[in-house]
Amino acid sequence: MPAVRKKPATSKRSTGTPDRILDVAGRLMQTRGYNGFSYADVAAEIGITKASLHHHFSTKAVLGAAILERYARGFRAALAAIDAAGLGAPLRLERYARLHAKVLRQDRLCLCGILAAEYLTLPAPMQRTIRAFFADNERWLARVIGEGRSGGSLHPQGSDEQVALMLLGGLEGAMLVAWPLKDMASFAASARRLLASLGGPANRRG
Amino acid sequence: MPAVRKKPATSKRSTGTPDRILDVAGRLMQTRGYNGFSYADVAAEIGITKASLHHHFSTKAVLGAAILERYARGFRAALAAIDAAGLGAPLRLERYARLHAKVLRQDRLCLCGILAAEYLTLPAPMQRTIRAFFADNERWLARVIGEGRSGGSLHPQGSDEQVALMLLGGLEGAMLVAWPLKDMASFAASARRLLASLGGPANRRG
DNA sequence: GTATCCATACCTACTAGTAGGTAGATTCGG
DNA sequence: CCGAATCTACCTACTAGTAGGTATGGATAC
Repeated sequence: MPAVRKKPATSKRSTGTPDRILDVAGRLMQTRGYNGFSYADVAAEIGITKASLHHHFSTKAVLGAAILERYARGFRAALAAIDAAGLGAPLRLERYARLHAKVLRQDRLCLCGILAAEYLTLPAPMQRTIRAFFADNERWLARVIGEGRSGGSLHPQGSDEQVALMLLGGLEGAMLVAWPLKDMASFAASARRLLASLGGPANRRG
Repeated sequence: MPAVRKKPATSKRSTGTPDRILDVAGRLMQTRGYNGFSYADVAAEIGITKASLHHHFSTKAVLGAAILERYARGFRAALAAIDAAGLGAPLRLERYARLHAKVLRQDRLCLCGILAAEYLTLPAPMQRTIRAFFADNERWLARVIGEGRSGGSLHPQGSDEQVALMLLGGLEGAMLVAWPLKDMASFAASARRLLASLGGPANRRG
């Protein structure tokens, strides 16, 4: 049961612990996957014991779900922020691609991408969140593509949904292929090619 | 006398064991990842003990490397077969995409795709093989794209290497996104969109 | 004010189970 | 007989998770 955090001043070392756990374990999940880190890893890095970790997150499944939901929430917020900026469709898609680029630049993979690879081994709640993340992204992309198409700023082939799927998969895959070599340039090039294939105004060559 | 490998003359039940191990463990690696299966899993499914497994593949790293190398070898052979068919660039790329579709239709992920997600946790030899697999695919794709471009059957934007990278990442990512829902149709649609973006003869937009 | 009470956060020390891996005996085909 | 293939029986290290205790910092009762 979540207490109403009203501890502003004194003990700063204890109040921040759940967030520190989410940060550290989240980074490990984005670099090594759910099956690639242990409670012992997290505890050692933070400087508490495994038992204390269990005090804040009763099981690994609970911790994993918390990290994943926080990530998905942050991504949805980023999409809302893009929408709120009042840009045209091509620029919104470019910002979308930049969201992924930012993750890779931090030496991380998209959390939902790396977890999709481990999908069959994950607890059911995490599986559901991953599917919802992809579905949300597809919907958002399809909407932006549709707006660009009807507004004349994009001229893609295929349905909005098909193009959205290609874009989502294309960016996730570009991260995955760039990951072993930490090759930011290859990701950026792929992202640019994908966006250019939508027939936006800045990319009509010849 | 070829001391390298003895021939499967008669007793098929014992000589077949290493291959059965590679088949079973390979399927597990393509569905659950390297960290998602154990020697116990493989032994139980085959019906031998863990100790017998170690007799054939001394360590899990050795087994993993053997599976990965066999997979990469098979993929290279498939690329050679595509080349040997004497097709034009667009049809060769379509066959390439179908290689990936076939894997997904077997309810598996591209081995190198799933392992790329686990990259940081893998033994160094496997890491090297994964990088080589991607590099091989990029080279092959870039060559085919270059041939299509100079032959006039493809009109892609961007350099051959950039387009190759987009295609490779796009297909790997399309598999990854389709994986949780086992959604063959979404993979097929993404693959078609990706190929269409190369400006092949059947896809020239006005 | 101070004594009690309670919740939070942390600890030490443990459990059962599983991971990969090994030693040595046995089985069995050629 | 030889040797590959397999077994039983084990090991050590590590996994997630638990039991039970300690220190601290408010609240509240007297």
